[in-house]
Amino acid sequence: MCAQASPPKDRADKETGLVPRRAKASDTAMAQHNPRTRIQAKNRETILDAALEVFSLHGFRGATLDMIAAQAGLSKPNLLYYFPSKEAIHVTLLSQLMDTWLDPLRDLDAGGDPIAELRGYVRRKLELSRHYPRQSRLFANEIVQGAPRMQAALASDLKTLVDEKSAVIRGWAKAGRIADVDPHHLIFSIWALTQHYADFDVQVRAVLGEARDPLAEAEGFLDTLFTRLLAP
Amino acid sequence: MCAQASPPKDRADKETGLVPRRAKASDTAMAQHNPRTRIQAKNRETILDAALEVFSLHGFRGATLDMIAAQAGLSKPNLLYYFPSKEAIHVTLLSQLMDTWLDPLRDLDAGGDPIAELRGYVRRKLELSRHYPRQSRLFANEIVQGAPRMQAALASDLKTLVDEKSAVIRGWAKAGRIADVDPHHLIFSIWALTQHYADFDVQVRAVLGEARDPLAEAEGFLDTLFTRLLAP
DNA sequence: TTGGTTTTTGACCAAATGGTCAATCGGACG
DNA sequence: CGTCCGATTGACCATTTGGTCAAAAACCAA
Repeated sequence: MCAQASPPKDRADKETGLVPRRAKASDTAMAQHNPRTRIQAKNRETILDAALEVFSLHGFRGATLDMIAAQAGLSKPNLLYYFPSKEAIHVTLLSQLMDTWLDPLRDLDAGGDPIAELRGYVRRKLELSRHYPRQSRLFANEIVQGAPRMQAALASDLKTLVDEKSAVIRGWAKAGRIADVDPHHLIFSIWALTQHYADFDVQVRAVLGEARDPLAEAEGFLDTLFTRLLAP
Repeated sequence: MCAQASPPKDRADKETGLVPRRAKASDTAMAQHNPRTRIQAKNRETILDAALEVFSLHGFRGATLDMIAAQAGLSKPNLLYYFPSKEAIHVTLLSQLMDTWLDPLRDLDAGGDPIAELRGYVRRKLELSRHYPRQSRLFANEIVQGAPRMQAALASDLKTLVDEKSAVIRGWAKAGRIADVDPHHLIFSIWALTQHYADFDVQVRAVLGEARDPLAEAEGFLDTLFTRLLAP
């Protein structure tokens, strides 16, 4: 089962690597990542924003080029003038995502106060859920469906960073500066709890009802949770 | 924007209610929920299992009737003999889901020991993630994309149950038997943390590496987390 | 066996969809 | 003003896909 996922049958050149692509000299004018003209920069951004809206709402298969074109206020052929395919747009979004999304974890400072550092990480991560819910949902869509276009990035870049920061956290625990919890699962719990408020927004709002502000309440709740969990 | 989401334009009869449908006398033989013959029961179950596999892996739009048919070992027209449409299969799965998924919460006993009850709830919820990851992902897919076919159920059935159990938890907190945390967000945190191990399985495994057993480790970690959070 | 009912399927259809292309438009520069 | 190159698009195409239907096959009771 799980046979043909995508129509293009024999293109071995599709960029799925999620690694910063080296600009091939053979690239046509627009496919560059560093747009030449001002209008290119503007339209590429317009398209990516529209695509983010549509992909995050409908998933990769659920999104159509027509939807994205309409959202962007451009014609469908014009989209394909700026990006070689639907998949290329998706991949571009995903690679941008990883960077933004992991920045807060990169900021975790081994030299800082452990509890403060981790509470700060939670707060910054929740900030991302508040301000960039579409990115969070795009990512969630991708992962829930088995990360067909991100697996490599997960197992390399992400794992490397997480392992590195886990070592820091383990050091803090060993030194008795925070409670002795598994660092990896601590990080998972931060991801799960913060992203839940973006990804499951409709459920959270449905359950809480109209009058409440989920994200504002979450900040206090999560601060309490991690403070208690991490107290030595 | 966000124009046409689904092709069928003018069918006002599509069942989206997620409520146990009353058997209309006008139903043709197979559309019943209580299958007549043994072969009907078997094939309906085969189809639903295949559909669960495919929907959970690709989302509603990403799944095709051909994939489901292949997975089920039946022909596509034969699928549509047992279910009136792709959407009907999906809705059937979603409504089955809600029941299974909420059972552990229903079991939360106001008369039991608060800490034990909540730890038990966490454990049972994690068990579901372990044994029914496909259902969890099906649900996640639906919610992440705005719950187009479940919103009603969320705002009625789910909210009612959660509000009821929140009152129980609030009572425990008021009585000083557990720490004073917001009951709704406590429940959200249990959902987020347990379902994370099913929905984001590929990410968790990519980060942890081959040798570790995420679910087994999660049990201990979550038990610690909630024990510390809830200690009065 | 026979006759009726339930199941199964090959062939087909209309709509949707990703993508192409030749032709046109537009503006910047000489 | 004219030219040239980047930007835009209407028309079009092949494939996929949800769904239909009439006919065949399998089943079953009498």
